[in-house]
Amino acid sequence: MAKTEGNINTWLDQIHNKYKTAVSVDCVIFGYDETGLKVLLIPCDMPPFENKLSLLGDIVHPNETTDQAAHRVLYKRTGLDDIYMEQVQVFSDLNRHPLGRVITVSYYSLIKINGNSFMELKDNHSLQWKNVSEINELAFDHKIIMDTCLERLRKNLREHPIGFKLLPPVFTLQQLQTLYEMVLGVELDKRNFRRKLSHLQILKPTGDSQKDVSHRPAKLYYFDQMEYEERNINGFSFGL
Amino acid sequence: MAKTEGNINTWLDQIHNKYKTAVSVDCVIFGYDETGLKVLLIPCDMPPFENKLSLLGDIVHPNETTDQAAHRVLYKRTGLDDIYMEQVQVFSDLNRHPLGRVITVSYYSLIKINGNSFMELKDNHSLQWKNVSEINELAFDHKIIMDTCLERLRKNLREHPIGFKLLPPVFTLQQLQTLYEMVLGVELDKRNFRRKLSHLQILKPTGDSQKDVSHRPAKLYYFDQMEYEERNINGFSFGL
DNA sequence: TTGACTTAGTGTCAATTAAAAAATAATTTT
DNA sequence: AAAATTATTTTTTAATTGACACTAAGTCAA
Repeated sequence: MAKTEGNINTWLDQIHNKYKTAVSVDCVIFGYDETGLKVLLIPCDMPPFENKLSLLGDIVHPNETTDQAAHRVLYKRTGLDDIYMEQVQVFSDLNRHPLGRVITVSYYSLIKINGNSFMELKDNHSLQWKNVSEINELAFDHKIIMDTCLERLRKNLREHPIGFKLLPPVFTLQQLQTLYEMVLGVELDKRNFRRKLSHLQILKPTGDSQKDVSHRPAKLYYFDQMEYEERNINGFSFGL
Repeated sequence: MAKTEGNINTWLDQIHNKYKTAVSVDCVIFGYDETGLKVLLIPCDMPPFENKLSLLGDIVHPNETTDQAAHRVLYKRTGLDDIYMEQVQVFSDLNRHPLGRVITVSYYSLIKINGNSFMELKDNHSLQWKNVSEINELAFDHKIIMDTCLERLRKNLREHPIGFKLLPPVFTLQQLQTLYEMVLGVELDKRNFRRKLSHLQILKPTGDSQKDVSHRPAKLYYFDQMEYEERNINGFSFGL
């Protein structure tokens, strides 16, 4: 890919020698269950953060984009691909990494905790889900990265139909509302929430209902991605 | 800043040698006048882009963050600091740079074309403002970078009071409306535009009016940043 | 099987906000 | 002083949002 004339390679070598910089990705992997929003973390083994947890990340390889690196990290740890992922922000403070200059690109992704068996399948004994509200500190600047990604997630949740990516393929309206309330930290009016959703026309009933609940079962819905894209909706708002 | 134990430096050296990657910043510097939205460009002297224009950018130095690098680039070229700037996105395609692996962090910034004499002050004979609508191709992947930044600018223009940063400190309501119409590519109703703005209460009249116009002079306003922040408005919307 | 319990699901009205549209006032030029 | 140009204000109407309470459906246990 690079021109291989001597003086040009020299220029690039000069850059590399003079501006020694490593580039990494860090993934804020959000999951959700009825107890709240969670992030997938791993114990850090690098001094001085031996007792801290850290986000999942890695150095960006020479033959991949940062997006590919982020997907690689996610796949290696969870066995999941085809996952929603969004680049958020670069963090490049000079002292953010104890070993030297490491510039990191942060991503967040949304995965369904229930219905995925990756916790068993992969070499993941050290991975753990931690409730967002219980995370007070992390290794490196990962707490700041997580908070930044959480803010971005909240903003996107208000404007785009991504909440479904944290739920099973089929869900009840109550589950969806609870997700919004938990992630955004607000209370929503049940009737207004349903009116807004039915007006958007992006949810389709499956025809089935909940089973094995000791009360009136709720109808099940799924998100119709195709119809959403056809109708060319440029985002929406859940109005706080 | 880095721990200086031998084996640790070895690790970092390995990274540097194995994953040789340069990091740069590219700035999409937006300016505005009555003919439309413009971007500040410079001729590219690197093969195979000798006849193309490119964005302003540079390698990130070892002793600065990417934000600082972007501000440095802007200051060096225009003599301006204290400029609104926003990080947008990382571009890391493998073939984006002909000399090898260069990952770039893109920024956009908003400056006032009129009332700044930087074009005279600095070594800027080769810099040129180019109308956004007339830019069909640029060196490297800079066209894609510009388009991405333009989309981000438009989104922010709808949600935050940043339009003023493209206008002189004092301006008429008509000027402001025209700016919105030109940047967003929409027509706005004059009466509704004014009502919306007056309801936001972020513009203050200077008491003065236009001079040297051959018709009724319009009143001049300025944006009251202090009051905006005090009133703690979390963005607004110009509703398309 | 009936009654108590639990969660699902539904509609109206008031208030606010957004949209559309027309007339008047200020200033310069002729 | 009359005409032309542009600035500014107000009213009416439609759409959206927010507040609010009861009935329906199904389970479980007596």
